[in-house]
Amino acid sequence: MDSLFADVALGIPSRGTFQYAVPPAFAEKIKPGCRVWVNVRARRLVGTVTALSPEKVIEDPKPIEGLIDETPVLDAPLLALTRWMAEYYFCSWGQAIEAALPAPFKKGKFLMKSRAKKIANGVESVDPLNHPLTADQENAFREIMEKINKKEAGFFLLHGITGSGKTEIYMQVIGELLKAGRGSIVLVPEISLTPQAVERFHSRFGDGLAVIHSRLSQGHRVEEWHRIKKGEARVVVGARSALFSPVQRLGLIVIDEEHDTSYKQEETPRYQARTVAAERARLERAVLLMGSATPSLETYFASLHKDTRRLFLPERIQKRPLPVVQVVDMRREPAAKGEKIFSRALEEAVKNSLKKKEQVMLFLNRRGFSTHLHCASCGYVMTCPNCRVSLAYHFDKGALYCHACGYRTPPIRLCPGCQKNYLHYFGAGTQKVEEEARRLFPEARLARMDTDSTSRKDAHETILKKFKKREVDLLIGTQMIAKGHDFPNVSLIGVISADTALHIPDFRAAERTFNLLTQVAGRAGRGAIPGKVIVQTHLPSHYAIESAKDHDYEKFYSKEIIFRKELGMPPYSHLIQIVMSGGTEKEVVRQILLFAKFLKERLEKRGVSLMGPAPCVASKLAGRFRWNVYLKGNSIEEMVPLLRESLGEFKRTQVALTVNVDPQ
DNA sequence: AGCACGCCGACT
DNA sequence: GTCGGCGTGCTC
Repeated sequence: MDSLFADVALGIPSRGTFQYAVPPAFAEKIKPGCRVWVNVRARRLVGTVTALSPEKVIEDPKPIEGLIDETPVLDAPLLALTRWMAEYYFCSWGQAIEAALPAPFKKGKFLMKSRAKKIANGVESVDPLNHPLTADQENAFREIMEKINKKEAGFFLLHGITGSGKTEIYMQVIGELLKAGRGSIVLVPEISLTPQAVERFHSRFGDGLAVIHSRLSQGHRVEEWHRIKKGEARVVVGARSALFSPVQRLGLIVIDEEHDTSYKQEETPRYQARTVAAERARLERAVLLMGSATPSLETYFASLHKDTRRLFLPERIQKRPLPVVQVVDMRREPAAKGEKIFSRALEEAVKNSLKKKEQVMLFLNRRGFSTHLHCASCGYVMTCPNCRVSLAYHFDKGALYCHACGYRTPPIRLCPGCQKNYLHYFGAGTQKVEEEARRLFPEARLARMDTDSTSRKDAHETILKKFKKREVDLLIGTQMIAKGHDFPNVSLIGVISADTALHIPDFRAAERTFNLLTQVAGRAGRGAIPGKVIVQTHLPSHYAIESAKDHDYEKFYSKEIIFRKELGMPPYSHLIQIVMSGGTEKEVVRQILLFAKFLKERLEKRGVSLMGPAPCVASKLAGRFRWNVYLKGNSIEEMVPLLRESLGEFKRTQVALTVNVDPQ
């Protein structure tokens, strides 16, 4: 009998596949995409067959110990997609595969039996009601369908403010695809995957819908996976990882709120669902439809200069008015002993709402790394002369650092902007805001929600339910209270300080601030009561704040893109962040300096520039010191092979190294 | 990742 | 003497 060998991808960081011998007993059934048991050193691991060949490439391959699946768990496009991910995101193929399958699959559970496929052709929308579209919706719908009917890959940005009817377009396109026996995937940010949101899809698609959310047990996850694989469910709604659902005859991938940061996975493989979805769409000739009121700079840029088509929904359904945003200049508030938390305008407005028995939400950013120096008189903040990023003060070193390029400077005391005040730290935590609110509004029933105080998800749900039932008048929290829920009795939303978001030490700080304010404003005026938003800031004329106030995305984009261009930052470039961490800072610094020098010599002549080294934003985490260096280049595909080569030659000891492609 | 191998300090 | 500490390297 002819011998057969299998390339097997393993979920270990080591690159490349491993060749094993296929025992004759498995030769008939084994296929690429099937999982197998193999021995690796002294352990037994689950691997995935990526290819079969009659040729032996190593001396003495070990045999495959067991065949787990008789039918592949990954079809050809998903195998190709995970291989692409491994290349792009600098991980092993096996790690990419593990990210694409439900967790129990990597423990060798759940045998895929080859059962007679039930072709579920008759799956159609269960909701026979007519959902008329506005003229703008109709145009967008028609353009998307045109692309879908051509059966080629297509990329769309559906740009429309909250309440402009994006979801209805998604659903009608999905409905059309169902009629043709084709499937769809809808990605939403985890936090927006609320029962109401799911119900909207369920009432439309019934049992043809699979929902994948984080609260789902592993068993249910696998069950949903099988329903999708068998074609019983052709519409999938879920968070980031639902992107890898084994939908057959995939026609559409929707990424709702495409600018949302939760689409980037922060563990290996550190993929961005938007980027991977585009690749899947290419591989399966599907349409990628990204929806947002505040598109990421990358996506909007692509719609202006690349292959993404922008479809615009300029107005709200039923012409509901946009909430009025009032910006309060905190520099004009009378001086307080400590930090001034409530401006006179906000205090007044809260009292007014409470008097009318209407509800109030107060937002504040987590204090986090708010270690910038700030002037309370004129709003001046110390920023990096090279990167425009806020400098962060490191207490232990007595110096300010730029986390991007490593620029270091001693702190200045007297404000260079107004010469009359002193620079100090700013950033009130939720607790302090709560205390002050209790003092100012003693009658109000008040609840606070933040990650520290309410770590359990149930606690969050309970608070939100109480708020919805109007058992709470005033809700204080971070942006986690902003998404997904409708609170029709809320008449006032206060943003305690837009500045904390504006001064996070990150080049996307302005973009984050604009998104946050726009999203928060979108919460107001959802019911019959006209909504009002009050934003407190020391920099009222900053373009991120002005544009959010005017609900003007184009204005924001046109300003922000100039800075990105000047500094050569995304979308004009791609970044790769390299983090080194270790138990002693001296050693980490010594080695990252060596590595940066090594990289510089080899990469700069090949069009890749370096930023740093610099301490990471989280410069000490779990007892380990962390420093990072950034590579900046035209494309990831060009940079990755160069980095791989350099990493292979650079010998490091006592420090761990991680690579983050397209960091967020 | 995780496990074996290897090369330096305090123990019966 | 050698038990075991972690640091380094490799896995078909």
